[in-house]
Amino acid sequence: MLQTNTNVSYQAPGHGGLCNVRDVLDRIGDRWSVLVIATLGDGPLRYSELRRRIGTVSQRMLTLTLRNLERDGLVRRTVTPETPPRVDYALTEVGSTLHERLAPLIEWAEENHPHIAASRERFDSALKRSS
Amino acid sequence: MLQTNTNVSYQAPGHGGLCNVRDVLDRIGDRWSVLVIATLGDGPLRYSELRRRIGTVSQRMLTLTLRNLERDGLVRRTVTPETPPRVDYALTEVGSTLHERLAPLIEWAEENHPHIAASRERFDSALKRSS
DNA sequence: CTGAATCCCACCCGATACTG
DNA sequence: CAGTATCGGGTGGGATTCAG
Repeated sequence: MLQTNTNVSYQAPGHGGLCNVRDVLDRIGDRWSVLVIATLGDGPLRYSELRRRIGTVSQRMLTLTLRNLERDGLVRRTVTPETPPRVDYALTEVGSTLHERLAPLIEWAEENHPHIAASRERFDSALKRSS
Repeated sequence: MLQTNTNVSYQAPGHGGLCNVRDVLDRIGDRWSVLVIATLGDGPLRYSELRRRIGTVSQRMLTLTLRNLERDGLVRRTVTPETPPRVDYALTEVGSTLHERLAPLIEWAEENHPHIAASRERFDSALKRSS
């Protein structure tokens, strides 16, 4: 087992590691944060372009997600006073380190999606037979 | 930029990569899946021990989370007919590859929690001043 | 010990309309 | 273009109860 020492602090009863992990995971565990960070991984983007790339996100949720990421110091918001207004978003240094950890996960998701879909089908049809 | 090629398929309009990524992230993006996978990373555990380690999870949610992970082929459920009954949970091979991608993320969460908490405080008190 | 079933509410998030 | 404000449905998930 290679991973034995990755989560030493989990057993700490009631305090420490696990709660903090939950704090952070709750933030990026919502519907859009991971996709925003992944999309900004290619470089800064303005609001409209970011929205276009993600495609299915609503105006409200994109704004909300960006605010929270900015609040946590993961994304930097830069306003350029023009008409029409221009706002660019970029990962901070800390945000970039998160993106580095996220990239393998996203890659994994793409690679293993077929396997997971197949497994779901097997499971569901096995359930059907036993009902 | 090192990560330029990690999300090549994102721009694919309406089909392909991004949707699949969302499929998978929706599964592990819930409140408990990541913590369950991380906890099982140390090795197989029976239901009660798993629950004790996570600590704050309700019976219902732990069972539900495990069912979904089993459905997706990430966790294997082994029943040993005894009295009282004994059920062990372990990562599958695929589940282990996910855990490998997850471990750096969790480590990141632990390391950066202080920074994030501080950033939140700064942001909130800056808001207060401007209100 | 492991788990299924039911109740129920907070909140997430989408749709829509309005503003500088 | 880049937001903010408001409303409302859907649902995630906790508490509780029952069962094998």
